[in-house]
Amino acid sequence: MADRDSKGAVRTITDLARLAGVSPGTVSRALAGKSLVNAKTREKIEGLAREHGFRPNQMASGLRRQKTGVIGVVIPLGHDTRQQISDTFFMTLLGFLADELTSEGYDLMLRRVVPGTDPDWLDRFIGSGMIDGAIVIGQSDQYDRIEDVADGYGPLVVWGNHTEGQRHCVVGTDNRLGGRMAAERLIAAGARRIAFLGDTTAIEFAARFAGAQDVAQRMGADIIALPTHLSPERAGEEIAAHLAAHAGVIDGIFAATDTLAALALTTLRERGVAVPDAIKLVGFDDLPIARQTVPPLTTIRQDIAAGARGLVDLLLRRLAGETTESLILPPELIVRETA
Amino acid sequence: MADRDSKGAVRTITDLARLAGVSPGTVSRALAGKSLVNAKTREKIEGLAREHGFRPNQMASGLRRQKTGVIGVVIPLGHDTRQQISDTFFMTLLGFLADELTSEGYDLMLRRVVPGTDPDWLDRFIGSGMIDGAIVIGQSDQYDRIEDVADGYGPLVVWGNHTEGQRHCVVGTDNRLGGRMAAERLIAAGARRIAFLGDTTAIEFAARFAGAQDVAQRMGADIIALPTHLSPERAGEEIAAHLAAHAGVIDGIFAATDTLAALALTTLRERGVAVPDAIKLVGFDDLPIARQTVPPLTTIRQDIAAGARGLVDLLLRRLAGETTESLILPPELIVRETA
DNA sequence: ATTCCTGTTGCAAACGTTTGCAAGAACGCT
DNA sequence: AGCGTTCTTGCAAACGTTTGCAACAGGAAT
Repeated sequence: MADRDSKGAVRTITDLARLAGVSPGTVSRALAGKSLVNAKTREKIEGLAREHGFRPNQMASGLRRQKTGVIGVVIPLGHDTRQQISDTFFMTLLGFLADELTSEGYDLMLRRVVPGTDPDWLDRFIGSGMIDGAIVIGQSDQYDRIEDVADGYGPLVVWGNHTEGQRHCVVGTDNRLGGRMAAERLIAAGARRIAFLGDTTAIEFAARFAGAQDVAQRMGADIIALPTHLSPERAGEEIAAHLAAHAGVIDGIFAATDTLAALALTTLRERGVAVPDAIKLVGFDDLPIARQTVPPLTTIRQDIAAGARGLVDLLLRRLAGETTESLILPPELIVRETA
Repeated sequence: MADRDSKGAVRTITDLARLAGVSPGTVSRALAGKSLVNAKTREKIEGLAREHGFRPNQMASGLRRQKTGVIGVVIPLGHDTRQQISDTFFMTLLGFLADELTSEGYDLMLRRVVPGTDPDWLDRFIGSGMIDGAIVIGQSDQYDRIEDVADGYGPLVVWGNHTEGQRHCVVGTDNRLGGRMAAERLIAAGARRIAFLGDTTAIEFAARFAGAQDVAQRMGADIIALPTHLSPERAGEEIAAHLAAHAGVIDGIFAATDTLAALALTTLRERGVAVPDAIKLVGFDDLPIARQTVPPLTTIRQDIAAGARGLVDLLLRRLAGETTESLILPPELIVRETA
């Protein structure tokens, strides 16, 4: 139907106007569904448009209207360059974001940046003129830079951790509370010497650790942080080394992520350590994998779908000129069999 | 540094030109690194640009140059509307694609479409003028439509299955061969009555099943297809039902996906069926989860990173005007402990 | 001094839409 | 017939870049 072959391909609104015997302006109005165009002309134009498979050029439209209908989504790869972008959690969030944005009529432009090599990443993206607003997935170690930019640019929402008095609008789980819940569970299950697996230079993880510390201190338990990268390749070895080094002394593990928890679980099995009998284990996220490990993971659930909805909702409101508060989602303890 | 505050914000190339005391054209040439501009003028312009945090508007540039620097990535959600976009395999592929495209200087525009409700999805995306080329992730049940479009549009590459005489350029694993390898392994391990778990209306899965059939027939084993959706929620029940219905008669399972295999594994455990003693199991993909199940999955590996590289490489060549052949990647049998 | 380069610059016309403004048409009213 | 409405439409100026063409300057060669 869309005649790619016939002599005069209809590429522009002007072509279509000539065909319909009207002016480009009228075609534009007809296609945009404005009320100021006669019903019959509109029908004719729409018919021709359909017949020739015509689609208005979004670049031109964007330029003229000074809005693009595109939302930028950035994943800053702060510490763990290689991993993050295929991290299950972020990817799932991205999937939900795509759904939400699509159903609001926006397109999604995905950009992966390495802040180390490009300190200007956020300004560059925002200033490109290609996007109406931006969502940053994960603060990584770029908290300060985001703060800087947020002052001068409205339509920006960030997934991550909320800190007292911060200026950028964030959506995220209450990580500190989540950390508390994890530690409480571990201690209730009998653990007294707890290890935290994760990279505490990432602000979200630091908050989870801090929460666990709160509780440990209050309940008279020990807790130490064992720095662990996120990417399975590196994490595997690191966890093995940690567990070997602390064999026998640890009786509880709080993993910053279900992925790490699952890794710890297999490592423990290899070492012949019984979970939860010898060591209790709690993860974080409640990814699908949490249900599939043996035994299934006790974990702290983040509501990813709600997070995506919140991000998009807040961004749209900011796009409309509102000023919005951050949105902190409650974590939820999911008790399965590892603690 | 980027003076958002000072009276005259520098938003356009014309602003910058006025500041530098030259014409907009010269600024454009300077910033584009063309050779026809005097070294001193260039320096001055670049300095001012940096100082004011100026970035040329990509919409305008795109409109004028008739190219956008953006590659569209579409995921058609054919059968299993809800799932696919958070499917681990696709998401991982997407991650690698983002990496590859970024390092080639392209941006990535992600679009999720439901072909059922929008039969025009591919034309619409391509015709939008927003993208220089498109990558389709997964043929889903849209094979014919893709074929139609591919005739008239060059810069299009698809991830999926290759069929004899097809007209669109595809990158993908040799699914049929993968299916053969899986069946061979199952039969070598002693299985004779094999069940295939997956949705054979999806062309990739159909090919995997066909490969397995080839081998089963040749080696005198039985194989039946048990239709199973991809999304864990639905698949869980379906698998449970399948296994209950065929209890005792099946001694081998070929799962179309590691996710399904993992699900089958937990279901089998719940039913008290020993793997691999009573039932052999082979998955497909070699996702991270394959390593983490108990026992770890024997599976057919797809090289996702190579796939992404291939997709981008071919697309770039087509963008440059070459005509390219499809790229079929070899699957690899990874023997672990389930078969 | 004239001519012919070469290297830099400015001018202005695109790219394909959208939209304020004004003009025209059609109609009803007095 | 004249006037005022209400709908439709066309005109042309934007939006911010890029780029072919022409112009100009400063030398070098004659």
